[in-house]
Amino acid sequence: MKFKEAKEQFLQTWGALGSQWGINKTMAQIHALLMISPDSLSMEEIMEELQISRGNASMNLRGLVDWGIVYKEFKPGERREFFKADQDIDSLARKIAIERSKREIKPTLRVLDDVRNFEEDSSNEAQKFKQKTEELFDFVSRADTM
Amino acid sequence: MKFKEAKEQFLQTWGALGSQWGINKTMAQIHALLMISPDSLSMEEIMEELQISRGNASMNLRGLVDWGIVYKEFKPGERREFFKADQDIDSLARKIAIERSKREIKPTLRVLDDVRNFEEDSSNEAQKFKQKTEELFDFVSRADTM
DNA sequence: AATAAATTTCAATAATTACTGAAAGTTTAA
DNA sequence: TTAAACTTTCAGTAATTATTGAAATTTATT
Repeated sequence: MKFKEAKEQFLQTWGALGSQWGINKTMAQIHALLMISPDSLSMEEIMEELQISRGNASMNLRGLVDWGIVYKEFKPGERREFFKADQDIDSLARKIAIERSKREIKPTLRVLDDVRNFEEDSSNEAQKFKQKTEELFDFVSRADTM
Repeated sequence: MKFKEAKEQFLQTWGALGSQWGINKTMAQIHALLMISPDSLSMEEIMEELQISRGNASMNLRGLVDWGIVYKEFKPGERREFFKADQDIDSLARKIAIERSKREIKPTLRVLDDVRNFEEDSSNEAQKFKQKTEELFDFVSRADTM
């Protein structure tokens, strides 16, 4: 396999994996592209490489910067912005975990905590509900702190 | 909060969480419903409770059975099938992890292993690509065995 | 302050994904 | 073997999510 081909397949696969994990394809691909690029890239270069529109590139780059896993870089004498990805994969994973926790797990925990304290009700169904939501709360808490 | 209300919100929230993790909303809701039900439920009951069509119920139940986290149950003297969810949350988590590994991580690893062995090429870009895909391969492998 | 370069926004549209409902298929029982 | 009870399938449709592209905005330069 030639380099260009390998790179193509890598970007493709990484994008698909992203979709399955709730990250949109383009965002995953941009991130992948930045990871394997020796130099930071301009928006123009990213658009060109992934064949996407300016608006798409702009929005997804913003998303990545919000996640804190891609940085803007300013080059002296250059007007436009360049982007580079966090290079350390472990730190990347840590950031993603923390951010997902903040955005998804924490709110879910709040709801679980909320619903498990519903007005007592002696029905079998309500008992079971209480038990399960409590188990889930504990499980999700544990998983979250990991 | 009343029980009915709490239950409603729980099903809603769990469904939303599912979407963010690549599981479709209905599938997550059916699973949640079965988890908190003291008795196994018929398709009819599930349709009624979640207000979904027969086809939708059928397909998503099949999905859950394929994932190995919901079982069909046959009751003596009953013609229709009943469904019940795996009750142990830790075992549930384990099964999901194993299944996702099989379906998503393993294929990705195969691709990563594939692309990192592209025909050597001395360019800076190719060198970096090789390095990163190797790091990723190692990282994903480690994450997978966890 | 006018122009140029780059970026962002967002309404319109495209692409993807999920859902419905009715027809076809299966199973059980009489 | 017929029929009733139930389940599955799948074409059509609806809902959601992603993408485009051009106008508006911002930022830098002369």
